[in-house]
Amino acid sequence: MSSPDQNSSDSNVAVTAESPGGEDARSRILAAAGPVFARSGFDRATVREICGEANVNVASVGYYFGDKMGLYREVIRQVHERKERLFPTPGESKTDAAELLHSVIRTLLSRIFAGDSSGWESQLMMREMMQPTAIFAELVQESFRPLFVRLVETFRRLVTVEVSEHELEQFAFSVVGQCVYYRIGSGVIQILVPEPSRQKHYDIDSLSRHVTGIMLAAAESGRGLQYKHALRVNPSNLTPFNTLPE
Amino acid sequence: MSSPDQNSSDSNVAVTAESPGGEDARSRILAAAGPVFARSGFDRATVREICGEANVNVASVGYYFGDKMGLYREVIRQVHERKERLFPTPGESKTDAAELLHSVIRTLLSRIFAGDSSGWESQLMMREMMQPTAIFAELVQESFRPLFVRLVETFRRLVTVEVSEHELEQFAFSVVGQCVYYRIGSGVIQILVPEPSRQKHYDIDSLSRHVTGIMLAAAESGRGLQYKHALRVNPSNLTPFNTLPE
DNA sequence: AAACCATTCAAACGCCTGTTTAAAACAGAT
DNA sequence: ATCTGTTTTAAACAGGCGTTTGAATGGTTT
Repeated sequence: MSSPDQNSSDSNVAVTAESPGGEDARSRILAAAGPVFARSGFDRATVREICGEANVNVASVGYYFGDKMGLYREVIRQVHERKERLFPTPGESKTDAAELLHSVIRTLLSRIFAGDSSGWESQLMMREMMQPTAIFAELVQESFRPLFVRLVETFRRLVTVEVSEHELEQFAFSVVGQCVYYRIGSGVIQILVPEPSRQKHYDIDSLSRHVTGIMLAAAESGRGLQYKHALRVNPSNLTPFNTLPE
Repeated sequence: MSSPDQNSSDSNVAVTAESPGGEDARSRILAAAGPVFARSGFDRATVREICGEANVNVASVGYYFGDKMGLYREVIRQVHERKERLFPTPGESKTDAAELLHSVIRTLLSRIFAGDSSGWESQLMMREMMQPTAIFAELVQESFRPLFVRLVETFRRLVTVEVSEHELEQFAFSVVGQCVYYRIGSGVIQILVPEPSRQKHYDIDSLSRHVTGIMLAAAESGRGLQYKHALRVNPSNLTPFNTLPE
């Protein structure tokens, strides 16, 4: 018995009709694993539940992916691939910078919210963000950075007064933060704003226009960095977060 | 043997000097549990690790808190209490609405970043946000709502043109989102912006001025909601998030 | 038919978990 | 010293976990 253990799109394996659920065992495991990992997190998820949902024996995950972590890596890889294909990072071809900004924000929100109605795909990404596993750094470089630099470039074109690089980056983070929060904080929002209003005003279209409007106003006014005021600051608490908790 | 099981600030128990670490066993467990829960999450955290760090027997958590979840509830309760005491929600006494906004944002960022240098307290809150346990709803009502309504009220005073209620709420979420992201996404930021710049520009003071500036510009310009443009929208993806993943 | 190989399967292994138990240690009052 | 109630302890319990094993299956090739 030899384990394939690596992904191979086309091999010599005959694709015969499988018992229940169609597809081969490997694909069924992969499909079942995503939602489970997203719902329960890597630790709380059990290979028994995944295999049960995929109608395969528990030993199959060891056979096809080496171990539980191998399966997890493959799930993350596949999600990133699908997101990039469905919502590619907008090129800088657009002449109107404002329109480009809107397009980027819309792409970001789409990546965050689109997919299976349960939203397991971005739920998974958010988890990676908060509790980085070994593949986190790689994920950031390949998935987050391109959209981030596109945001920075867009703000460079938008801003009227002269600003330094770190200010442009903070503008970009302000965009990302707002968008991400509508997923992360969806539980909070559900409690804080009642149903009818939430149903009406919290779709991708409304939100992207809202965020775009805010950032355009900030960029054009040259504010966002110049707010200084006579303020009684809370002493201490000037510590930057140069160290990650873990 | 009767278990106390509930918190009682002053009881008949004599406070004698304890073996190692000072304080009584209950306090030592509580102190050790916070960082462990924050670092590992409720599930991954083990009572054996907590008790080991607190130098108490594993049975003690059952004795003092009923079970692991009882200990967790008490930890959360204590964190919320401490935050509210150290950084109380600003009253609306301030005459200048802009200054009030800055004050609220500063409070929010302080609550998020202050505390133990490891930042375990807000790490715990972020976890609760993403993976709500039974005490989540209670936490939102008592801890998040007051600051949220203060934000909405502030924007109501700030905004120049007439806006509807849901737009004010979205302004508030934009603030919260930006602030929260600097904690949630700190791992991403560490990778995307190199050390010297991060050390200089990502402290509470800089960030609060940055966020305040953006939101002031947006509120005063009346933008944030009026950005409409000839745009090729990505069809579909108009689904609001009326259902939480779990 | 026989040999080969990839795949599936039920069962077991070893480990770690939260929780419970009953006895021991302790402190203070009688 | 004795009793009383609280706290601490080591050990065990029952269950779930990821992973491994070795045999059974089934199709393909020799």
